[in-house]
Amino acid sequence: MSVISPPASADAPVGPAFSPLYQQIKALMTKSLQHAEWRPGEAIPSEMELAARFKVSQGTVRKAIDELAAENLLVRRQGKGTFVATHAEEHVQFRFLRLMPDSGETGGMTRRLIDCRRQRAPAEVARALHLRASDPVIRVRRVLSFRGTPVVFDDIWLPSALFKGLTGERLAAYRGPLYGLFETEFGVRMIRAEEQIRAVAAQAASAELLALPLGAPLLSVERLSMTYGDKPVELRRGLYSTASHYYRNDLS
Amino acid sequence: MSVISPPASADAPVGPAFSPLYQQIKALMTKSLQHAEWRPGEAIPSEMELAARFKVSQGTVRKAIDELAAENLLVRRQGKGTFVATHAEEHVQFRFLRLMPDSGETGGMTRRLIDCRRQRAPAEVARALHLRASDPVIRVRRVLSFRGTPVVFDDIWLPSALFKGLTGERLAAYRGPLYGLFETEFGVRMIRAEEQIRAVAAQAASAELLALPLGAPLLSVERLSMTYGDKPVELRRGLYSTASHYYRNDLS
DNA sequence: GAGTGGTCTAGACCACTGA
DNA sequence: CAGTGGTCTAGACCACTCG
Repeated sequence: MSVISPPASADAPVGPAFSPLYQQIKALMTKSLQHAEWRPGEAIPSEMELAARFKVSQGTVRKAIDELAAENLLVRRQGKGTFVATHAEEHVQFRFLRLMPDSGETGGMTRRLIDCRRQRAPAEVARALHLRASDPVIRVRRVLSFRGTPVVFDDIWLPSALFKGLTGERLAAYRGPLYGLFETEFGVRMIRAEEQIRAVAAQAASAELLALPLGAPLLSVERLSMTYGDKPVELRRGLYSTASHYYRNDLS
Repeated sequence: MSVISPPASADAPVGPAFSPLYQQIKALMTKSLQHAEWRPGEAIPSEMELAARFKVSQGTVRKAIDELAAENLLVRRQGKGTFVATHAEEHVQFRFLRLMPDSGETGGMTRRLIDCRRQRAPAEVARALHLRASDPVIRVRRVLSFRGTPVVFDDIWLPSALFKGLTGERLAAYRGPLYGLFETEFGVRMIRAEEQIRAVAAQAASAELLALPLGAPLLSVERLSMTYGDKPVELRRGLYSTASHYYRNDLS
């Protein structure tokens, strides 16, 4: 493969208009992921095969895979192959939910579904999810408990168009991380997310669900999750009780 | 250079005992950084020079530099060279202080020093900083304001041994990020940090300093900062008012 | 042992910077 | 223009996994 030349447009000769080969390979591979040619959990072709397919050296394919692995889209396993990352296995609760118990003891998180209903998107939700105002959305509310004491109250908004057939029954029945269900049942894979964190006082509803006094300080975590192409596909507002847990963040 | 063989110890033959060449180069380069052979802001030797020094190919040096750059210890600039990262320049307020105004308008952060005193480390502080209980520490308190309204109340603990001669006057006089001063005046460079975030209610002192009512919800951000070798060198407890700001975090 | 990813080399050429 | 980092190649060999 040779580097694609910049478009021979006559009157717009500007722009960077140079992208290294491995970036082009990376883009092609991203498409294969996006179009589900390679599915979560499966192995992608070996580096040699890909090099042959793209008519490129192994080193160039490697560099493309390196970046995709750094973005958590692929996982390399020496001696076995390169695999499409999946939320279905990774019992790593702490990639997206960064709440840690003070005690350090992990595990023991249980879920309780409050409700799951269809409604029209409020203006703010529509804007965040790039929908038209009052487009149909699914709203899920639930409580996460750690060893019996409620810790998180989640209020989740999903575009109905992407999650057709999602019901409270299916949510209640599913074991494992929510993003695993989205991935296996609806083909929607969460790639990255942005969170905005604030401190707020518990209102009547949240205080009751979290078994806290009115006005107790809570962490408000607003998360916008994106799939391929930075397309927003979930808006979530979590209220975290930090009486015996903390939100952990590593700066580097 | 050849790969260092595992130690020929007779009775302890175990362990992974294999580290690729570029990792060994990386370790050597880290020492050069740590021992200030290469100083913040300066250029390190070119890849070719380093390859010659270490008797290794350019590609191997590159891979070592790649990792150091990914860890924000080095900064590559095509056509110019590779430079030691520095806090003194980077007016990137948002690598460590991840507070964003709702309005999106950046800049305009002003500092007010409350006090700077020497005292003995409380047990909790000593533990976090790997000091002996009641070792001498410097305690700095300050308020950050955005366009006139106070937003952050910081309570900072530093080991006296590392920051000899740090006074309120020098703090008040210094322009630029605190970590820039630590780096240029004391040779202590912050590499990474861990934060524990909680929601708390404003107490008398913090309420007054942040001009908020008693009991107002605040973000409590406890940060432990590390220098080379993951050695903790700063413990900081910040109280953030999130009335018109939010703590931003990217998950990926 | 065959197949995978991981390391290392040597050399060519390209893109960018600054004198 | 010379010097820097950035890309790409072709080939050799190593470490790991699994049948």
